[in-house]
Order: sequence, then structure tokens, then C-alpha cells
Amino acid sequence: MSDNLNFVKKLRISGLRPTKQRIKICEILFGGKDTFHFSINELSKIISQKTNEKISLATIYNTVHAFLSKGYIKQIAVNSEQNYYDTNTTDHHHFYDEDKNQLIDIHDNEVEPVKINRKIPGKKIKSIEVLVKVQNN
Amino acid sequence: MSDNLNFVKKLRISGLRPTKQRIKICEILFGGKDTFHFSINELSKIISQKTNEKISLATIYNTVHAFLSKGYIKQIAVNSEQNYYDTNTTDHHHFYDEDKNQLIDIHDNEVEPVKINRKIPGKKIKSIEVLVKVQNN
DNA sequence: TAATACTTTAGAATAGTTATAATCTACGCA
DNA sequence: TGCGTAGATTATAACTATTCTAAAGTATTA
Repeated sequence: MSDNLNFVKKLRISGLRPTKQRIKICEILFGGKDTFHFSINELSKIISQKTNEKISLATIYNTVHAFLSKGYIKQIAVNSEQNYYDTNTTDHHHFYDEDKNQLIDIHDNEVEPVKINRKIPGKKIKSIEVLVKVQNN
Repeated sequence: MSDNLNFVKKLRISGLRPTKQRIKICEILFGGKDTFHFSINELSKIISQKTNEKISLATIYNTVHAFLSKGYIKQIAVNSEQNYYDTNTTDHHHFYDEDKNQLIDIHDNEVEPVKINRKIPGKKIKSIEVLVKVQNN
């Protein structure tokens, strides 16, 4: 439960009240060793599996948005059917397995830095994302 | 109008009947010199501006899907709010201007080839897409 | 020209997401 | 410790994008 204290701290620091629901979602998202990828739908299922009390869908959306804007998680563009989020907020790229509908991290040492030899006047680069779509052989 | 004959041919070759609606959408998508990027919503607006008769939304969706599956256009993942399509189906990457909500092609000579030093067992790479998000300075 | 298979269409249905307003809860202050 | 208040949660309504349906229309082939 020392984790929970960390989550309370984490939430408080970013100005979010540490409610039961937010702490539970923190546990799920940040309590494991690995980062992970999820859609709202998947998160919602995990919550109802691991929790006795239900968390309303509206709260799940609110919390994901709050965590997004506080930089706890980031959004990944795959396609418009599935809206994915990633608990790994560092710059990194992804494989997308079209058969399993699953994202896989590509670590920095697994890809050469992407070099763009062009600038858009008046604009600055906010992020560079590579998405490698893969499918069964 | 020689263009129209080409569109009729193009449609017929891929097994699509050259209907009035499909030809009109071909004109809009492939009649100009440049390739372009569009959402269903934007295409729908352009159609109603440039056309006297209306084309039903369902037909616009059907046609875009048909053109997608025939390889006339391709889909671009930007975010889940906007579903974008591109008339340039060759492999290339994009800037996404977050202020104007606009895609800009990155040509092959403007980017170093992306090298991924990792393979997923049993999977083959279908596409590699780079999305460079930019915003105002 | 007639038969038929393919298309288009309006509107219904669905899915994902956001808004609303009532109830509840965390937290600062007395 | 208890109160008041701002912030949070909730069920449900509303909204938006997309897909489905089935009826009417059109291109094609014989």
C-alpha cells in the first residue's frame, strides 16, 4: 500500500484530488512494472475485473483526460476506430499489430533517429511519431 | 471532359460502375494537379460547393471506402477525432499542423529513410508512417 | 428493351464520446 | 471535530461520426 501513498502524492502535486476512483485507476495504470497501452474500452473492462465497486464510464473518461493533460499518459494515433493511450510518455515509437489490434513499443535503441530535412516557417516540431504497421506473414 | 473518360476507365478497371456520383468524386479527388488530404466532412463540404445535385452522405462514405479498398486513396492516422485520407498513395510521411488541423506531405528527399532494427516474429511490415506534429512558434 | 445485379438514398440504428445536473466527498477553516 | 464549499462522481441525456437497412433508381448484358 506504500504505492497508494505515492499515487496520492502524485495526484496532489498536479492539483488533482486523490479520490478513490483516481487512485484505483493509478494502481491499474502505474502499479505494474511495465508500461502499457490501452483504449478506454479495455481500461473499463480491466477496472470491472479488478474492482468490486464500479467506476462510472464518465469518470473513466474524465480521469483519462485529466491524466492526459497532466502528462501522466499520452495518446497514440493508430486509426480513428481505436483511441489508444500509453503510460510511457517518453518519446518512442510503435509497432501496431493489425491482426491482434495491439501496440508494441519500439525502444530508442531499436530505431535510428528520424531526420527531417525540412522546416515549416513559423512552426516548431512538437513530436515525431513513427508507426510501423505489421501483419501476419 | 477527357478526364471524365479516364475516370470512367479507372472505375471500370477496378470493377466499380462509373456512376454520376463516383465520377464527380473522382473529379474532385483526382482532377486537380496536386494530391490532397481530406476528411469525410471536408469532402462533403467541397461536394456541396462544387455540385448542384447533392450526393448523399451514405454515398460519400461508400465511395471513399470503395476507393480505399481499390487503392485510389489511403488513410492517415492523425488522431481519433479526425479521420484523414490522402490521394497520394505512395509511401510518404506527414507534418500535421495542430493549429490549422492540416496535413502536409513530407517528400522522400526531405527525410532520411527510417531504419527499424527489430523484427516481430511471424509478422511482416506493412507500412512505416512518420507523423511530425507541429505547432505555432 | 427487359431482366438483373449493382448503386444510391433517406433515415434508422449504433458506438464512442461529451454534457448536464443532482448527489456526494475531500479539504481548509473555525 | 464539524461545516461550508469547491471539486468529483454518477446516471443519463445529448451529440457526432459512422454503418446499416430496405426501398427506389440506374448501369449493364443479353
